[in-house]
Amino acid sequence: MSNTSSPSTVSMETLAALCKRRGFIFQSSEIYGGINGFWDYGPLGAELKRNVRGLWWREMTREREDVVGLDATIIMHPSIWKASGHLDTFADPMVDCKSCKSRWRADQIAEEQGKKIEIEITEDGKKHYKMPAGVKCPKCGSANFTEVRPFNLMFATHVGPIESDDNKAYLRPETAQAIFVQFKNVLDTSRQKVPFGICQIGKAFRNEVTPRNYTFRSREFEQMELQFFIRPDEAVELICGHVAQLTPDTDLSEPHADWGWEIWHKYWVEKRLAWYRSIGLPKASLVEYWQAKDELAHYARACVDIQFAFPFGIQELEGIAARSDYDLTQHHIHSGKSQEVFDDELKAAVAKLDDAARTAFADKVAADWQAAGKSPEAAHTFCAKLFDGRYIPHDIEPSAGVDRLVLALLSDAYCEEKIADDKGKEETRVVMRFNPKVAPIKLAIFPLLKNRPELVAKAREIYLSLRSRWNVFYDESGAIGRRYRRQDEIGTPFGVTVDFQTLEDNTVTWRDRDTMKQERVAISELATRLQNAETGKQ
RNA sequence: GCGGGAGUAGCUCAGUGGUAGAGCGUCACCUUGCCAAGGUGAAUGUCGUGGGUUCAAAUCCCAUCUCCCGCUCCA
Repeated sequence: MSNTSSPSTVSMETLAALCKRRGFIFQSSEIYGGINGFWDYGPLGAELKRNVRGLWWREMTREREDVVGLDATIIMHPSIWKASGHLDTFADPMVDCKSCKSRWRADQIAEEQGKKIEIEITEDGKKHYKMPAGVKCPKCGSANFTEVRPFNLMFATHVGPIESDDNKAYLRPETAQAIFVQFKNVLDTSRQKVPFGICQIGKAFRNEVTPRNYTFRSREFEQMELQFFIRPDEAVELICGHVAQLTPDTDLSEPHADWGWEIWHKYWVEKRLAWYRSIGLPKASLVEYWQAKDELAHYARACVDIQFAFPFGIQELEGIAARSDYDLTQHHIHSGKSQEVFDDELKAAVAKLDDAARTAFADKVAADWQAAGKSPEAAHTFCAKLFDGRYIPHDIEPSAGVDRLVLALLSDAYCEEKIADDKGKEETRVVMRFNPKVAPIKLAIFPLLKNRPELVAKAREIYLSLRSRWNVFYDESGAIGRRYRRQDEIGTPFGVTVDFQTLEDNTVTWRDRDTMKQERVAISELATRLQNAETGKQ
């Protein structure tokens, strides 16, 4: 991963200090010395994070007819992790070179040197790895390794009162599998049909070797993800007679029936990028990174990382993977429960073909599959199912880290300005330039002076009239300028001040966080202004 | 987990064996007619934690936890 420095000037230390000082983020269990890789969100952080989740949920399901939500458990049947491959691939055997102190994946360096790592399974089912003789450290050439130790990234626990291997369970290392294993239930109950998606927001856990970069890599984190299920390209071809080709001119604004996985994937990449921009992340700080073929997971056809220029480097916010039918197929096989769907349109399209056309189609698919290194027999089985109107859907997965996005919003928002006061003395103004949509507090309401009961009463009245709809904040302590600055530092986009003129004509001064400009606004107009700020109209 | 650096008030830090400090912030009261004004007062630390050396430890020694940088991994 690149270490390109971000255009942002804020250091992680400065940002973390502000987050703690103002109550965005605290270290978990701090009074007991903290616990590595776990973070708590304070009052403002909790609001910020809720806003992010809310905006995502609204965009991904409420405002779409083809996506529904799910809220699944963190602990699930352990067989799920066997089927998904996490039990095997999440336990990396690691060694350290005692000579040069470098660390390696034992299986990888053994394989590179033409050897195979020895695995011994003990009676209690535990795996013991042994480095074969003759393997040398790729860095210094020494063969002086520590013992091979497995690092399983899944947190394990036991279900029920007795701890034994029979009731071992895991905290989910990703939310995706929960969606796959409920795919059929959702399909049967939601009156959706392919193509459609299931989205979920929830916690996931990884026992990371080294949590790092503030909240960026945590052991407990939250994901927002969509699994969008589509027809296999072969089914699209049978129904539409062709599969649309992705070109630079392809209109991605509305889905079309002739889209194959490639256009659907591109569609979601564009959708997600547009969403990040809509919540205030500038286009320039977002990077669309297309993984090279050799970086892809074995089941993935394509994967795009949406990256953000963090102060510590350009790092991933979201991955959008075309996962083929891999996951549902795994569960189809391991659970013994069919994950196939029946597609009326497909069945109707196939009914119009004669036997010769079907044979020709199946032969073409077999040839394509063979060219891609898959067996032609499997292709014929697949086509026989297709002709019956059945297939296992393919999947496009846009999967984002909530905590990472919150960190991106915080680091993007942070801004220090040099401004001169009326005496010409220069001072620094710290401003969190959150987009109003995500800002923890939308509006601060101040009486100009707190020792004038009539001003206080009016300001309280405005506060009480708005707070059921927006997170607004009332503050009467300190000089007015000081109160403005306090709000700047927590990113409140607007402030209104009740002064003596308010008592005469029901107007207040409306102060903009970014420009510091003030204008006279009727109290009756405040709700409209807040609503416009939230919908992006200004 | 390994190597390097660091932990003192909410924050930034001073304090190198002899009674725990500063600035900012926070809170209260006064003051204040629009951008961190001023005044008075207050709260907040068993100096990361545990042990040891010493008449005496924030300071020296050991262990441990946490944070930062690198290896590894990823949403």
